[in-house]
Amino acid sequence: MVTEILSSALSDALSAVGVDPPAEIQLERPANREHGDWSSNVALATAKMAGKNPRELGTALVDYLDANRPEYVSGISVAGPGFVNFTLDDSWLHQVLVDVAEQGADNFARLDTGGGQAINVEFVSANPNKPLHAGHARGACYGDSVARLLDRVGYQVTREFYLNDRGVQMQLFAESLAARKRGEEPPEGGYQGAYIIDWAAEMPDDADPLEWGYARALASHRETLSRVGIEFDVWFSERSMVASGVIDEALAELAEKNMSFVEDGATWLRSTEYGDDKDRVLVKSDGELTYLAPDVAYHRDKFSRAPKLINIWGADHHGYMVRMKAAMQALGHDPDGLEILITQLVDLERDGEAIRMAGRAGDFVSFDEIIDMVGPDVTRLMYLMQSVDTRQTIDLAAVSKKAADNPVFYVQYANARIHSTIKNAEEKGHTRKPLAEVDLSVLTHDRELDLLRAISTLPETVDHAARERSPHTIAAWSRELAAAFHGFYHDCYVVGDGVSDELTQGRLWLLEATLTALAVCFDLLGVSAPESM
RNA sequence: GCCUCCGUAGCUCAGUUGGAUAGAGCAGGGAACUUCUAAUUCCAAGGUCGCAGGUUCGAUUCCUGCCGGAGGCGCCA
Repeated sequence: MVTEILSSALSDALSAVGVDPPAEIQLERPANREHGDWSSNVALATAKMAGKNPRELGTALVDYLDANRPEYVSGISVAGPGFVNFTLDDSWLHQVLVDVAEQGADNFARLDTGGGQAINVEFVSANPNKPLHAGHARGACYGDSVARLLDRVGYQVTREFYLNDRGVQMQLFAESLAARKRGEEPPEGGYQGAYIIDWAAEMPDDADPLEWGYARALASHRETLSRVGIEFDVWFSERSMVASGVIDEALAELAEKNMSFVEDGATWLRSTEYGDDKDRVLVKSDGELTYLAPDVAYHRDKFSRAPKLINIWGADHHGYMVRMKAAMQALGHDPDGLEILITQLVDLERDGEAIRMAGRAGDFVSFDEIIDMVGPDVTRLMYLMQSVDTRQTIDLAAVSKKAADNPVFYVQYANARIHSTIKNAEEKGHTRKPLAEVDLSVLTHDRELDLLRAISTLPETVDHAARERSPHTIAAWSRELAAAFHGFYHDCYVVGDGVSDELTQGRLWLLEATLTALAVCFDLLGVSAPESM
């Protein structure tokens, strides 16, 4: 990697001018291309400690590096307050193409920052008594892409869905189903949604409404998620913890560690010990568990299976972060081992008009309806285009239009164009030769170099996206790559008048590398790579 | 009152451990198809990065305080 060559050269240069090199030398890509291909701020960062003027230190480094040119470097200069700027020969980009071609989609931009550590990503975890709705969709698409990113950077990822399959809400669900089956209205506080009527009609007469309904809801969840390419490794049942006794174990452990106490007939978690503003009830005075007790037992169980847990919660649950972390600390776990990621709400609109998500009970837009409307790829991409830290507004009418103002098609269109170009080349007798027989130095057009430059940034982009848990970075990057490709496509014919065989070969390999980079993005985002549109 | 997130171009949003002249898409203005998909490309225009301090060689980025918006604060789940 060229960055390794440059940082090692800078390190040598620092030593040569009598400055201790820092442990890590920062290299960045200047925003302005006139500042070169790579830039380092080491002179600014170390000058103070070394008691030198940053600009003079930078100049000394440049003098040394000029006399000891690192590979690929064609120019070195000091700029501004003391930046050291490197200009590279185009051959470094040709080498990028070779690397990408050799690594392929499986290995290009695959990192090992995770080092094989097990990580558990729990998301969606919707109650198994209603179909998934639009509000679950953001967390579902986000969680799955975060899992894909973590997998790509070397973690051993488990995708997990927690099932709240016991308690009052399941009882009410069963009673609502049974009532609809008899042609009656659901009971007070029951489920009013139209789906209850549909499901009741499907339910056999002799079925146990709770068990049948539970299975029905679970099947619905699996099917919906599967439509957008989301599969879970573990479906963890809350009920199973009652049967196995782990809830009692967790409660006993808290009591033993004096992290719980009994007052007013209820059992309380001492969450204030770890920053909560009040203690929280685990067992109510009537002996029933609150939601918290099974949740604590559940996270305790997850920690026994993986050292690192990620939970993806909707914004309406952020208030529970503190108490859950408190409970894990009370049990002796590292609070940083549990990472809770919050997704902000999504507003749906149609032609600028708001679609109410929480009107009367059961009145909602289902996840399935969205997939029906815009298809699985657009569904995933529209949720992943934007940071989950911001409240998102999605206009279903605008997003379902297959028109120029829909950014979702832009990237897939690049993929389709590449395939059609390759097909056209083959029809005209140009098949790609082995890379070793192709002279990549013919790739000198600005569009070609820009495209390669874009491709070269994918590994660092994946690294950043994985660290920040931000798949939207990948979505944004894929758009930039597509833009670089469309520019190339516009100005550079792969086959045609005035294009030599050598140039056709080089460009065919450039297309291949672009496809590889796109494939990595599509995989991380969980969308398909269409060969024609 | 406390907690979380947000405030960047007319609109929707990016902005990588703090870095040089803050970027894209859309909308609006002007161009480009005898050859691989015009779902494209190119040019111009568009900014008090909510406000005020602080830290720093350097702040959209970090810290504090305000202002504005959204959501959450149960012996409900």
